Amino acid sequence: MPLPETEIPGRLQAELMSRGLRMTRQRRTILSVVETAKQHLDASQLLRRARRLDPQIDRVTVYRTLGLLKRHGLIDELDLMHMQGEKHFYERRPQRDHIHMACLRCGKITEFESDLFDRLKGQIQRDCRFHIVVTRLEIGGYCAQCRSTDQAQD
Amino acid sequence: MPLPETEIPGRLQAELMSRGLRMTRQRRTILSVVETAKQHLDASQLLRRARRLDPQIDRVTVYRTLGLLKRHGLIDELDLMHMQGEKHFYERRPQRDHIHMACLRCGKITEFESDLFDRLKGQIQRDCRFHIVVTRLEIGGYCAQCRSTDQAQD
DNA sequence: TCCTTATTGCAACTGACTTTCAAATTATAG
DNA sequence: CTATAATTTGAAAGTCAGTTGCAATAAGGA
Repeated sequence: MPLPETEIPGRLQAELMSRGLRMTRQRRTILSVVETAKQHLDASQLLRRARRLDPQIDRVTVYRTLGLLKRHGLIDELDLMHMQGEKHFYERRPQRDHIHMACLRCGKITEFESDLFDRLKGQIQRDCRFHIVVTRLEIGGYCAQCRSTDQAQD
Repeated sequence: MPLPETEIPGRLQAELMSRGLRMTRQRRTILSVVETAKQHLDASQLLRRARRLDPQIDRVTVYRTLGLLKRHGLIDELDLMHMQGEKHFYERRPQRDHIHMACLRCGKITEFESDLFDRLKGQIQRDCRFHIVVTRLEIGGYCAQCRSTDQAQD
């Protein structure tokens, strides 16, 4: 009879376990934060949320877990045009790549999928004989809302 | 009768002067390094080269000049997939945007222009009503050469 | 040339991330 | 249910890239 689990194992956890990695209490906590995040979080935000679930977690463990997920291609690292310092943001790798648009005025991040983007990647793989592992398309500019409420923009 | 100039004023210098910025010896030196660079240079490489022309230049001045050029849209800042730490690389803004491909094995950076990329940007401006100021498309993967000489790749 | 303002250089600082290493924990073998 | 071997963790110190404060200096117009 199965014991009640403190955490419902998510896809990230299942992925890591299937690759033979040890599942510690800290890892489970950090993975659950990454899984349930509704926006792009940076390392310190992830740490704060993980600590709400397990106050003992250290930030090195967060960095190490993020590195692990990155190496296994399970999360993507974003710069979001470095609008708030040099920190990085993370999101679970989606099935289909998308573009991140960052509004230089209000800071809003918009995601956009496009067939043209998929075709562009195909062209690169073919024409350059380049095997794509990870892509990052970030665009800085002014969103529709800021364009209509502000005159002074580039 | 014009005095002999130590530096032939380049396009970056002309641009900054036309915008009413003061042209100092240090700026002229840094601009000339940026203008004549044949590869993507980071701040410390730029400093080293600038110091060969003027040993007194401080690294803060390099950072401030890069910030100035960035704000004026005269150079683009690249991450090149953060393959060598978190530093940034710089290049003069080209007339036509291009893609940077970074080989995760040999580190080679390849540039690629594409009509599909131009069309993708047009689509974003139209469909998202987003006014594009700067784009950064970086791709990590394996170049043609590394694909044929190495079996162990992602 | 003088004068105002922008720019520089130094030193100290910051923030994000990494390394080191002993102690704790995990998965596995018995 | 141990014992064991290997992985993972946390705490502290360190690194690296870039920034800030401020007094001294230099640019460019009057």
